[in-house]
Amino acid sequence: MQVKYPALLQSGFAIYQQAGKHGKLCLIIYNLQARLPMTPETIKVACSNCNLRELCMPVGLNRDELQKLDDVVANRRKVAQGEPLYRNGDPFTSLYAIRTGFFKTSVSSEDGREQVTGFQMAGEIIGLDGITSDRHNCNAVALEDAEVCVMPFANIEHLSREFPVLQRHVHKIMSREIVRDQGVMLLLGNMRAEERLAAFLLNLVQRLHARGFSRSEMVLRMTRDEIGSYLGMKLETVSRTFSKFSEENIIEVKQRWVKILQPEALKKIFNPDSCN
Amino acid sequence: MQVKYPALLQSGFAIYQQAGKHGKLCLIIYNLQARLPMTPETIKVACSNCNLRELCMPVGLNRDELQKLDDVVANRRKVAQGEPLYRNGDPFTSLYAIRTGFFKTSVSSEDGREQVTGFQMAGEIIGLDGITSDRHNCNAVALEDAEVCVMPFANIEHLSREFPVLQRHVHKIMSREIVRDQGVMLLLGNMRAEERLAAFLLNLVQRLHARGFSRSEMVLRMTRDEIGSYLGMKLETVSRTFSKFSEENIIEVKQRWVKILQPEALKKIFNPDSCN
DNA sequence: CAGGATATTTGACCTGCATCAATGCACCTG
DNA sequence: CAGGTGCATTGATGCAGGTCAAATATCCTG
Repeated sequence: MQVKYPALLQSGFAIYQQAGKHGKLCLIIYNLQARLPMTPETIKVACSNCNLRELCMPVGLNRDELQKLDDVVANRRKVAQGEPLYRNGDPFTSLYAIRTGFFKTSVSSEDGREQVTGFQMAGEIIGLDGITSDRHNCNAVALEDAEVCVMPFANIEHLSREFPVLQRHVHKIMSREIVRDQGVMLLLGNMRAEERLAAFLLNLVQRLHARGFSRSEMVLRMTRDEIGSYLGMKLETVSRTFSKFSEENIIEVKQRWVKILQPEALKKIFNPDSCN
Repeated sequence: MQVKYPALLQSGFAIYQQAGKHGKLCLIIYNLQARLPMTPETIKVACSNCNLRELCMPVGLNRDELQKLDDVVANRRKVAQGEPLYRNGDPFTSLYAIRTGFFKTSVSSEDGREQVTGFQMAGEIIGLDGITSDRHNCNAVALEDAEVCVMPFANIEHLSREFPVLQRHVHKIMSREIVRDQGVMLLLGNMRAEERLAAFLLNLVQRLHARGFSRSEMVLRMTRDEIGSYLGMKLETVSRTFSKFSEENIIEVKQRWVKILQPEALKKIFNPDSCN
């Protein structure tokens, strides 16, 4: 068996050349991470060969477990920019793991005021809000063209009865969301505009960095209005606060593009005690 | 078999007189709800004969399931007023079902600002914040003498692998907390002081009413400061807003005692469209 | 590439709530 | 029951951020 395209190895895949039936040569794509050859099925939709796996799935699974885990994902779904993945009131059937793209989730009061409850990126799980009432309790809208893995919740519950490690993982994801939401409550209830925006920028760039992007530069996927809605302030205040940070040489801003020049200064604004 | 104390029936229990061993007469306490006679064990700590069961446990279980469910509760724990049930950073081992009393949960920023994230009463489950990191991520403090059922999370996970209905229930409870938190985010991000307080009072009295208390009167268990921390406003503003509602004859207030005179007016403040 | 729609920035002004301060009320304890 | 302590109320004043408005910048589409 001969390895073709050695340069591909660092991506986690290898392509072997092998004699197939009838003496023909054929290529086998081999997933190094999962230690599995890839069949048409695993190529179609498979966690076992997904490079985001560490972000949305439990770690430390063996081959068999990994292969079974592929069953939680029913299929993939593309969502165009501006389109909802689900809306408040939609029947709940599945959780979604974001493969590519960027989402916002929001709730709104009866009289139409919108509160953005979060921004989600690749590897994050959305849809947890729907479990209580079998209907979604918020809206999830793609801020750029996106693709998600559809994970029917019935599958998740079924498999997590079989795999304690998956069960624990699901619980952790939900608990993490609760803790995150309570952090936002702290932000909204106690912090001033500058502190909120500093926290927001630090959080965003940290999550992007964990996905292999720069730790200082980013292109925001959301409008000033959406940032403001998330942080409980008006879009003008968001813009002014950006400008203020910029004047102080803490960041550089040009519309949606933001570069953090002094991360320490941002941390100090967010938490004055952190630098002692 | 002869029913003694018929007046007791409406409480959900019956006491029968029966001939026991050696010809002696003995009394059997019978739980009508669970359709189980009560053994010394079930009297000690048992969900099957707990009148809060509908609040914290799944409904529609049969006898056997109910009896097994009793195993999730390891023991009970009393918490005196002002004492923490757990603190931020404590190792996470268990969820707690509140039997009696009243709690607040809070997170705080490094520089000491506190955000109350919720108030919890009988039948509600606390501790979910600890699952992500195996350490608690907030503080839970009793606002009055309280008693909780300690449910080791290992027991819960073990049993919910066996009982899909329990598994689903746990998921729903966590999802409900996520949805609740997002509602608070809406409150904090978009509402004005009067709207926040109106929403707070309506929510509180509704939950108390679901537990058999008045739908219009209540005694607040928390200080103005704690209400303010929860609602993202200063205690003076809380007090002023109470006074304003009182002047408008929407409520009657005397310190911690509150009577809602015009629930419709409160609903209208909270949501101006709700009365059309 | 014109022209319109949408997003962002900036300025001027205003208001809801915070802040500071004093007083009042309820409850506890010696 | 006097005096202390913690909590609640109320008043006076200030300011962070909201509101309104106008100018730019960017993007989309025919």
